[in-house]
Amino acid sequence: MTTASAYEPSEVESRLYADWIERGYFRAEPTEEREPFSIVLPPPNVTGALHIGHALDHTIQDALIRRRRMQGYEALWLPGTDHAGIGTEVLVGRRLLEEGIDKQAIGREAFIERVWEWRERYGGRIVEQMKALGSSCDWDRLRFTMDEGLQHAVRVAFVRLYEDGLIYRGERIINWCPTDQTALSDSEVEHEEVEGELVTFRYPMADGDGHIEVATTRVETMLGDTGIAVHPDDERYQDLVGRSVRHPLDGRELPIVADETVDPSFGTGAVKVTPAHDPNDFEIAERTGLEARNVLTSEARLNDAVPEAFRGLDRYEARRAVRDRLDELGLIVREERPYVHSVGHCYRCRSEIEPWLSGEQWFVKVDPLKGPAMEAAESGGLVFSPPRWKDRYLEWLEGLRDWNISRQLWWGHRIPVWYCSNGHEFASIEDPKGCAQCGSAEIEQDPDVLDTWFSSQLWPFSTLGWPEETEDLHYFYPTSVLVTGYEILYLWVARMVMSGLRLTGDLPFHTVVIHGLVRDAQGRKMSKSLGNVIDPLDMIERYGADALRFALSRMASPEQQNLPLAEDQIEAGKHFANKLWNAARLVRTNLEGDDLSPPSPERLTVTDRWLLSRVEACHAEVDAAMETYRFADAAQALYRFLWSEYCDWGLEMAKPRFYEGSEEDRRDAAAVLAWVLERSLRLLHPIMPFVTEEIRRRFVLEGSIMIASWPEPMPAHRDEEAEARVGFAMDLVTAVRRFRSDHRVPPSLELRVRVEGDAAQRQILGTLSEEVRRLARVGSIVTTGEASSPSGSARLHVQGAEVFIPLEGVLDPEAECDRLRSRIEALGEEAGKAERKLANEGFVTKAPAEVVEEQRRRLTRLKEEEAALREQLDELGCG
RNA sequence: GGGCGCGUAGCUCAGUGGGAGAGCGCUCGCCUCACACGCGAGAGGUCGUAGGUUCAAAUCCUGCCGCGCCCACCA
Repeated sequence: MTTASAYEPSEVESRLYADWIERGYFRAEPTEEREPFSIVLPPPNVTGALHIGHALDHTIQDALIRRRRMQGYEALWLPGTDHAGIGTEVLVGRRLLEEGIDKQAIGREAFIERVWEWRERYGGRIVEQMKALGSSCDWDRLRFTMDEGLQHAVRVAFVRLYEDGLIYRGERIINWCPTDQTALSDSEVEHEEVEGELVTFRYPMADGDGHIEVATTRVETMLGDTGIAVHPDDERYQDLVGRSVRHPLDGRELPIVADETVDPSFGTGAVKVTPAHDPNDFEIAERTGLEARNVLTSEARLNDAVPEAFRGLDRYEARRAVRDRLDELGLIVREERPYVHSVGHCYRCRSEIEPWLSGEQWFVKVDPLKGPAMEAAESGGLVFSPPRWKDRYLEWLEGLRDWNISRQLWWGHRIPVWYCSNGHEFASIEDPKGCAQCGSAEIEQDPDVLDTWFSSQLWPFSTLGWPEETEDLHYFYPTSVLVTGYEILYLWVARMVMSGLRLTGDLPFHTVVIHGLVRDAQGRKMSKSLGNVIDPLDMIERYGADALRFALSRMASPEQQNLPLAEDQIEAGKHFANKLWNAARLVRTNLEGDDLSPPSPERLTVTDRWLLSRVEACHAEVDAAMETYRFADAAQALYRFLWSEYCDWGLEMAKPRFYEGSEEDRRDAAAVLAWVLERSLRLLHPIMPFVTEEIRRRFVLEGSIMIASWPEPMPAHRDEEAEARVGFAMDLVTAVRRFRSDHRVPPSLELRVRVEGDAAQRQILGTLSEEVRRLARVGSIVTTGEASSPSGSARLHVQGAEVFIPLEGVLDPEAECDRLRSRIEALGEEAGKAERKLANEGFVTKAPAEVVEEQRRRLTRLKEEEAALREQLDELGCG
């Protein structure tokens, strides 16, 4: 069998993926025969494109799914996409505008139709990209948050919560995005430090007797002030409470009220109260009876409630204008600029959020929901990896306030509430024909749609058929693991727990695996403006999906919040795949037939037993790492074993048997190597599915590696004796290589080596003489138990054995003397450290006996070696 | 303002009380019959800083400096 020496992933990957699909290996169905293991994919935006964050997220999920599938679970990875309300609506709106179409002009229905068209065109793209990565999703179950079944689930969930009194309508201050023209929940607002200003100005008393000073970062909102608040115990203002000030720009009288929440130590201790534009002020107003005066339009421009001079100004223009007017009136006391403070921004478009009184909004009452969700984590029913996220989750739930779920958008699940002409309000799962209370046919549905996260929170069960009691739901729910980045822990994960517990009575998943965010090599966020975006598809094209998956896995350690990815790491993944490919070619050409069973125990050589023992050690590491989601450790263990042990030593030590041994030796050697390689491939398959499959098929094995079983541990293969014996030979080889490299001895010049060692050492060198000669490039190797000091030789120490290399014809003895002298110096330093330790009375009396003993042995060893080298220095005549 | 995490080799990180590690990068030598997407060898660190606990500290404790993140209605 001849094959190219370089592995070319592109052809292999598409061919194998198509084959897997055709064979139906990704499909999962409820069955009595196997235990379920299920993961729902966090649905990416339907119109989005796969980015590197998805690639990490999906690699982790696929690795978990593939391993469980091999372990005999009925493994379901359920894929889907999200309609992403605001994001999609804004995107499509912008595209239409480019075509000269105004969203408002074409109206709601036509617009929604356009969005569906958009989805038809681009909705499949991200799915195709996921396939390129090798994701083993059950594509027959692909769902969309706006498909029919999920629309139904959303309505059932809404109506149930509504009827239980957990959803209500109220006029409260909400987070308004003036750009996207919609309300947002608290979680969709991101606070950022901004350089603003703090302006302190005077409100004159209404009766003309004195004034009161207040400070604000948003001086334009003073047009909406309806009062001044001070702390009730603040002595400075005792006699002012109950009196009023005069608004300098519109002449209104504003009462001075007392409220506990005012901090007397901040600023002047007096606060201007703007109930319509500040959540805190809104609450003060509710307690003290101040009116709310809305002065902003939905675009955040001043409205008609303000004096004519200011009408129509946007908030930033208004800030200047109001400030200048106050200045003209001589009312400004002090200005601090820049004044750094925190301002909320829209998580979609980054605009500054306007706390705004926008009329009636829908809310979910969270108090009855958060208790059980907290309890689940506290009792250990819901587990986080890494565990520290549990505290973050609990803290967040603790402080959670009612969730605003109405959005002033068109694209999304429309709120299933109707109002009739007689003033009745009712919720309904099906579209009603008339009012549920009076039968009136004049009904109108609430115009708003639901927050996207309202449907996402149902995802783990709505995708399995809920509210129907389906077989899928019964079998696969609760799901096993949820994998996601920390950025949506609150936005999504916590809400799934709350709604899952409330609506299904069960946790939506048992374990939450939180991974970090992929950054560039410098640890910066990847962004188009920085030009540091690594496009996964580009990487897959250039290096292969396996290479990308390997690079991502190798940095996916649970504790890491930032995962810096550089392109050369992906390149390293490609090299790894190529290395495996070539190792397999070597083994394959020496393998007789397709028999992968290793030779009977009595035919195993010591190197065979060494290799069997090493793969077992690697296996244990991989299992331990995968069970605890330490993918980096699993990938690292496999990389190290396969490259640094299997290839560098295992294959190299097999070469004498391949090229110089008997036919039987050759076959035996290849059989063990093939057996170990095949076993390793199965361990690596969850991380690098394609190359492992392709190589395994080259061994002409029946069936796909995808459905091969996960290796069972074989503790009997652990063999400390073989590891120790081969370890000595390896150390000897390394010592000779180092000698050669230190002295620039050309590879073509063969060395002669004489080893004085104990019986076991002589024995293993006898057994592995061909291997050692080949690896160390040594012409002859003599072993003896007798101590001697051959003249004109270099002297190396390997595990207590003395190794002599005659220098004649190899190099000038003076060069070797230099090497000896520097080595002696290093030994002396180390010995000195050990001596000082042992001379320390505290150490000898207080440290554990074995630690002291270890130190003594070490010192003896160092002294012996040093003495031997000094002897050698004399012997070479340069002492 | 509150909380969390991190400062170890040029870079990214592992190591959590007793001899400083890995990968990549770098240097040197090799086209050695699987692989130059390779083989072999090597250099490089006062483990952020100042104290403390201990016979012993990269490792435990405290302060400080620097970086990152999360939460928060202080005008």
